[in-house]
Amino acid sequence: MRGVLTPKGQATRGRIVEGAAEVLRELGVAIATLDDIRARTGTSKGQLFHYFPDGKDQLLLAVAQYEADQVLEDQQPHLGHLDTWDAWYRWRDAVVARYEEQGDLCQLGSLFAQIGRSTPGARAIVIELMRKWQESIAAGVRSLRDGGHLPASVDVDETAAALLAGIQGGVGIMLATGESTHLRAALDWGIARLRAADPGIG
Amino acid sequence: MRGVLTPKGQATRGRIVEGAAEVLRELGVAIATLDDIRARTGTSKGQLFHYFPDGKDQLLLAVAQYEADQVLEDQQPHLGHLDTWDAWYRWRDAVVARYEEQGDLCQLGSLFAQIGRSTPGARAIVIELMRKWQESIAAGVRSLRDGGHLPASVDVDETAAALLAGIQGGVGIMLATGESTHLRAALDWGIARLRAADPGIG
DNA sequence: GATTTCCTGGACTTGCAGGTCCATTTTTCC
DNA sequence: GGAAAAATGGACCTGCAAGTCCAGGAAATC
Repeated sequence: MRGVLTPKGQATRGRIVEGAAEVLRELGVAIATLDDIRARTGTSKGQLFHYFPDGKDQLLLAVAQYEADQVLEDQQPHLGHLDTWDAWYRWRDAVVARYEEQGDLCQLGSLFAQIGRSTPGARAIVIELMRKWQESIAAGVRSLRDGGHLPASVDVDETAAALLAGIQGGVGIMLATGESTHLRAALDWGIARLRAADPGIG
Repeated sequence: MRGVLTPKGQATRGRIVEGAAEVLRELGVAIATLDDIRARTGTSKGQLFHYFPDGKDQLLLAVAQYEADQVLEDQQPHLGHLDTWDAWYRWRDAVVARYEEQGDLCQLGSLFAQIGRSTPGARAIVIELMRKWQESIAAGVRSLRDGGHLPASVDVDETAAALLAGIQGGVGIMLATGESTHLRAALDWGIARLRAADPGIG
């Protein structure tokens, strides 16, 4: 871990992170132990601490980063091309599908709750995720506006922030209740209200 | 605990719940121990298990219920009288103020993450909170509609669900980032977009 | 092919948080 | 005022999960 990783080392490290992500999703951060992760990934205590010398927190952080990247990836290519209303609906469907499939398994939320506000690393990961996510949505709003589908007066950043908050809340409520009603409502209502400002529509 | 609590017992039990809520807010559920709670509330291990025989989970559940009640209380009287646009803005201010004051201390979210989906009790508390909250918002939308401030075509439940999701997400993002931008955006944008449908306005 | 670095396995230690127990004190209620 | 029930204090136990350590097996590098 001090020098560079050999290909074999990289593979093992990757296996640990991915396996840990699975275990954490299934058991929850509060319950999952290093031994669960060790068992799932077919590794040993020695390896765990070889690749993550700072222990569990460091591993959780790596998993958090992995999951954060996944969140955005799973929304592509839709999130990157929000330039027509149809594209927005396709994106909406992708988001809903992704989280419905995931079920009530919270990765980032509870992961963050565990690593906590104490560590600056965890916070940085979430902030960065939110920033990228919102920027993509904002880009979508901007292209609608520039394409004449929205008036020039629309506040791009506020709109993107509000939509992102709706998604986050919808997911959160879904994790708690098991129902995706709110996630759907947030997206449908948000897009509908936005579209109501389209000068091209009556 | 088997029979009825004496006044003294009730007081102690209440002290434990409130003190536990404080400790959990300050330290986070993952870190706080029964001993922290014991120290803060000036009680003993014996008392903790006297009033909560099923141990930590039962105590956490009681705290969750306490916090859930608090959430709605702190929004009153505004949440109960959302019949004019001005009333909506006052409510918006109350919500933002409440959560800004609370800072990045998540009670319910991480509390729920700890007790987890395993226990049906925790889930029930959150579901009930969401139900009540949304019903209050829906009542507000309904009175706007009945007062002629919104067209009859407005979907009351979807609107309420979307607004609630926005708040939840805004709070969640605030807990992670420390910024209330998204909470404000969700409320401001939501109310503004709703108001844009007011036939009494241009 | 030798040496050095990396990788792997798993036995072991350790600290601590949840939980138990019971003796003592205080309240209740007749 | 005395017995029964409730409340309290704190010493003690126990299990477990994080973290340590080192010895032996693979890979790279020359």
